[in-house]
Amino acid sequence: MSARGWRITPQRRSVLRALEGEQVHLSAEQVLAAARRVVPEVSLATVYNTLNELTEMGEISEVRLADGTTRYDPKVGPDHHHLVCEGCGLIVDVEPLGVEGLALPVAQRFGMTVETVEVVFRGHCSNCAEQGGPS
Amino acid sequence: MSARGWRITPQRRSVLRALEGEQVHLSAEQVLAAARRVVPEVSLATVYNTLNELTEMGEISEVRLADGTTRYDPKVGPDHHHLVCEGCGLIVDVEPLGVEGLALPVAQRFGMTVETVEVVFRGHCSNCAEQGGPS
DNA sequence: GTATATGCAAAGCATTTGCATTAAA
DNA sequence: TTTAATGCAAATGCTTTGCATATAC
Repeated sequence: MSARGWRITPQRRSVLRALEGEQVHLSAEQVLAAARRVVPEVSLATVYNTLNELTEMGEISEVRLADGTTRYDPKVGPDHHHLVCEGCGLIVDVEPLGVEGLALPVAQRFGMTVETVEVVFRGHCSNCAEQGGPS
Repeated sequence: MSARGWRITPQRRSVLRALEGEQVHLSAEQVLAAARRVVPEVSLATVYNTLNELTEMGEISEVRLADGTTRYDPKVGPDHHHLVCEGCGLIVDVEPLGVEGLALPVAQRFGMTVETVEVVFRGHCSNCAEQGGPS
């Protein structure tokens, strides 16, 4: 990350800090809010730019929600898994059991290579479960 | 689907036909193109409206891609799984082995309910694997 | 000192919506 | 005939970009 040519600026540091150690994954707006608590003059454009750069550098990963928005995940390993609230879009990292047992038979691969596996559990958080219920 | 109050129009029929039996999942533009082969005057707005209605009716489901666009899947069961090409966004339905063995320990649920499980395999189709390679 | 990052505002896209018109039932 | 669906074009919301200024190295 501290590769030659990548300047470390207060803005970028604040974006990095906003993600660091987050179990819950943030939206760009949430990252902006968190970053501004430390560096008030950060702009949304810089947040997006930085987030994209970090993604390309492999430091974080993007998760698209059903509503078309994006969450940013301070990920590490290549295969990691999520629990998503259908109500509010909350995302948390989880480690399910039985992932090693997953396999995709060659006959099901349509000539494609398979590089990663991801498991997504969907449900509702305690907040969203109470209200709406099964809409 | 032929529920009272839902009018069957040529436009809607053409959208339905565009999805039917597709192993590969289409984008809204692709659905529009396919629908227009049958009913040339279909509009993009109607395609989107119909696609959303079908989704609400549970006839199809939406899949969001990493580039923020959506694909429409003439799905059936609640838990179904995908193989996605990172290069071109191609999506196909698959039936992996070992899905029944997946479990999310209560300690990992953060108080959330778990309603569905989805497995996503990512890789590259033969087309995208040749060129670019590991970019 | 120089190349790169920033912030702003404008531009881009995919998707949605308002409304007058058309058509299914 | 009546109510709902259509198409158009304008609006929306998230994300990206162009450019002049500021700044890390």
